[in-house]
Amino acid sequence: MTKNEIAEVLAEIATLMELKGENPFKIRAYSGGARAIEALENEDFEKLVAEGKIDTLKGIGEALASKITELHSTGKLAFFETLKASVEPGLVEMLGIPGLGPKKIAALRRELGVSSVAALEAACREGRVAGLAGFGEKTQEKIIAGIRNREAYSRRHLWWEAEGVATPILEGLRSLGAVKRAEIAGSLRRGMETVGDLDFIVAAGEVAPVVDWFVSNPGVVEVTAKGDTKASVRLEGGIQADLRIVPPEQFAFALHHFTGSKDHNVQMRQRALDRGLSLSEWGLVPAAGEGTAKEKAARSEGVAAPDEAGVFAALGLSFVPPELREGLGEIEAAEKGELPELVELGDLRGAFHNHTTASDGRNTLLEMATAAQALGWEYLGIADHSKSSRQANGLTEERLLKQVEDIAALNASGKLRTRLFTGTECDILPDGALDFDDALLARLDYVVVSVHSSFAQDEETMTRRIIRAVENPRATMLGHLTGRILLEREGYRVDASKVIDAAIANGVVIELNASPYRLDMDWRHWRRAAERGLLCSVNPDAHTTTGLGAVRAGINSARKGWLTRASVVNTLPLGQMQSWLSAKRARR
DNA sequence: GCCGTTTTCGGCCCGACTGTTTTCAGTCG
Repeated sequence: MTKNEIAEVLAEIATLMELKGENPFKIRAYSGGARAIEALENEDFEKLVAEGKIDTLKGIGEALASKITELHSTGKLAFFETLKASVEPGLVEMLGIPGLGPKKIAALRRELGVSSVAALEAACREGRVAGLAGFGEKTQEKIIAGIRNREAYSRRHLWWEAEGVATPILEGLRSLGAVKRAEIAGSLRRGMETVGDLDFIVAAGEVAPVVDWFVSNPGVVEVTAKGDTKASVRLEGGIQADLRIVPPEQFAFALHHFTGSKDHNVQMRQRALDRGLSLSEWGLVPAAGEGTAKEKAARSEGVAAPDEAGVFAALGLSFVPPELREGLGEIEAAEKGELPELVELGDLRGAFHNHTTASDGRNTLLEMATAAQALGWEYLGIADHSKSSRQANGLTEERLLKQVEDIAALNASGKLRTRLFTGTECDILPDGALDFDDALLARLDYVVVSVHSSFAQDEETMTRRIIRAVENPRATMLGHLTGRILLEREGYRVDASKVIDAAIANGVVIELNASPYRLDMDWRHWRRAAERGLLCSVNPDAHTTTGLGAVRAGINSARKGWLTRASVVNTLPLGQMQSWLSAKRARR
């Protein structure tokens, strides 16, 4: 069994144990173990297991180590099979209904014999749920609504779309007289590729007018909570938005807390406790003494922090950018002052992998070039599809040669300050050969190689296929490593770590496809890959002029992958970029 | 089940909101 499959089993064990009412800390140990191995690179995991050292990993002890080893070598785990057989699958499904947790589900099973979502819905409609101890009319109604809305509401949302919804709300909040500061927190602020809900943090003197504005916003379809410090609403499209209001002196703590991630917060709190302090959204206060953190903060017993940098500083840390707050070593790095200087949007000098009307783009060569110039880019690479991608109107040899001439003419015309590079997004054929011959590819400034067909190949075949393309001397960079479409389709099966090795060995760049629907190669691979010498190109895969702006999403992922300017080739100024491309061409 | 420059036992992050209660359990993030 692979690393990720094993992690899924551990996570499922945690869920099943939750439903059985096991010790919560034991449950946490399993889900923590799942996260611990998920965060490992494949080959590191394999190495640790092979050497019998998986228990040296923080969060993995004797018991988990033996279970992981058993799963890895046999693909089975008796403990898991027994556990799974003892819990009805319908109960697991019921966990997805808002307001239902393990205790309530256990009561429903025990008192009403309900063991599926369908049976639960029927019991609600017959009014049997409202009569149970600890349940009531409202709970019953909430369960019915939850079942009805499960599909639409459980869905995550693309970062890009969530940000589009959040920005006007944030601006609206900031325009209110009572609001002193307002920020968006949560996974959106961390730049995650998908976002579950929106978290707004507001510092305000007066609460009521802010809450009232928030819940009566035009996009609100349902108010799910409304209290003295928070409100929750459902917006059109199913996205949930939470508003938290805090006094100005607690703003930095609340912003940090609700930015997360959960893992990051747990580690920060532990670090605070090690120093005799307690960290929460209310402040950083002495762990000992009378009263709650809120009361201590109100008595000004805690540390004052005007901004998040102050929160980190109080714990002996340099400021950790939100994108890095995933509990993946950022706190240790911040302690040693070894956080990377992350690449920024403004560092980009241009981009490769862009389409025009020649293949499946919506804008012409000149329109794309003009748009790049408006962005202040020094260069723009054109990479239309190759002939095998008929569905995308891929270019034949003749049409590509014509485009090369057009680009040369446009560069020579003096109309543009932005330099155009000639390229192609050349299909990697099912056997790993490229879609154009050597002589043609040699005439281009660069070549992006991508998979667009035979997605169903098994992992070994696909990996061999992509590596063969990467080893082709004509390849400059590899397009979208897995071909995934976020929230729609899984990527094709490929061993990322082997492809990364091949790319490094052959001096081939891997793109970070910045399309908000792709963000591929995934940020989780980048840190280690870059440390080993892999270069990245943040490419918008633009099919329209506005599509060039997708690099903003790509930069989020690059930052989450700990990338610095030095690892991203398209931060090079034009002159150096030209030299770099020429040197690559000379070698191929 | 994990973990340990006070520890191999006794802890394990913290608080708000809702709905059901009449002081709090369960859920959520």
